[in-house]
Amino acid sequence: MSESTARPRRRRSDRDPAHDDSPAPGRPARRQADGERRPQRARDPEARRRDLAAAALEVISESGLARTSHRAVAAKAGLPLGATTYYFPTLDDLIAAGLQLAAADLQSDFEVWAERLRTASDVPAAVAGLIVEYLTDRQRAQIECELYVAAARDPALRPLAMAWLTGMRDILEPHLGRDATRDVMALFDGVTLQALITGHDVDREALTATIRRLTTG
Amino acid sequence: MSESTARPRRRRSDRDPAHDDSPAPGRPARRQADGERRPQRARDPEARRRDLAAAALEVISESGLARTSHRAVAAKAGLPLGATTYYFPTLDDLIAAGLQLAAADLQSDFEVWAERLRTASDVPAAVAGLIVEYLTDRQRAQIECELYVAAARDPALRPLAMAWLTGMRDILEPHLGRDATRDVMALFDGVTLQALITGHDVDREALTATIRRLTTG
DNA sequence: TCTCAACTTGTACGGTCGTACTAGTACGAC
DNA sequence: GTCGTACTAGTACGACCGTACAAGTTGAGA
Repeated sequence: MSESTARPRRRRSDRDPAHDDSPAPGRPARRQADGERRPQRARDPEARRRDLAAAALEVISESGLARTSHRAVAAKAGLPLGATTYYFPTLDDLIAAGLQLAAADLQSDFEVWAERLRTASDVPAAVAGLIVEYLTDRQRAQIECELYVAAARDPALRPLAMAWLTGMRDILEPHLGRDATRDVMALFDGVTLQALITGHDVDREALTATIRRLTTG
Repeated sequence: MSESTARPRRRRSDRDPAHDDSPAPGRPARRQADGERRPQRARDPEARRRDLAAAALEVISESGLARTSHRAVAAKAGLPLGATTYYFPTLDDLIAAGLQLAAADLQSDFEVWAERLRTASDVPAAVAGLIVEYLTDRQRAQIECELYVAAARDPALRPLAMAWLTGMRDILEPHLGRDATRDVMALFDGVTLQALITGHDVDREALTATIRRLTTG
């Protein structure tokens, strides 16, 4: 991820071999005036990594990609600022971790969807149902859209956005065929976008009818 | 516009009656060390307002809403920073001005589109043609999408986004009817989004066929 | 028990930001 | 002319940012 969305951003210095253990000379970091240092938590690198990624995702969904910062994520996770840069050398890494988490969520959704379609007697109605359900979680839909738009500007985000798209395609194509899948996916994205802007719910029956039109060549 | 996209933002102080002419006490602004003050341009408030809005739009389309700042706009317009805040009290105002300009552009496009559809023998083909043409200017499409997503988060941007949508609807509805218009618009937005992500061009024939399916109930 | 690297925490630097403000200038009203 | 003010230009403040780093702590291995 070279520059995820839109933020002044400096690159980590070049020498950086992973985490640069060498003490290296520099100005001294003064101790707190006389305040107490918070007692140190038990070590648990895996959990911290997970917590930070989860907090990043929360911040992204609440405030948007562009407002996501180390400090916001650290605060959300209840961890010190330094923890974010220790585990995720750059902000882009942190954001990517959050988005990966979202992608994983979606992936598990996809499995449910695939199963639902396999057993559906009326495929267009089933697809419409999935879309309507998907749209009940606006914040998730918002993240997806934001990722899309950001990906259009930042090539580094494109693989992630494409994963979204191809995952969807792989589910629909066996049931709808290539062309209808393309059309239904575009419809899906458009409906999502409009639902986000207008705040209206989608009409399940109308959507079913539309999808049926697209799928019966 | 309360918080257009995603940026830490303070509000202009409350007293502010438009532009606050009272000199008001405060620290002195020191003169330049000994550098020369740039010769002052001729007065032309209208032109400056226009230039700033145009520069804002340029910055938005090049860098995205989130990276748009007073300084970037001022630099793009070749004007001092102070000019931006003189004419647009807050950054949100400046961004809004840029987007209004884009909206005006779109409006004039809409008129052309309406005319094209009035004289079209094959409406679905004509609509597909308009969409394909619209997508040749990726940067414009990008702005539209960015506005959409930002509007989903920021209510203040919603009217502008809605203007986009209703303008489109007013053009299509006389030819397609209410339901097909809804569907074609969703398809339009979805196709736009996907074109931006994938970078692929849309297939005009396929799009025509799809729209035809949506419009022949 | 001691060692030491991995980990935790707090702070610092240099930057950009929005916005407030001072100071200088052009130009219409008189 | 001269005056007043709308406009132009430049700078300052305080905030937040990404990132670098030092110092404290833990716990596994010798």
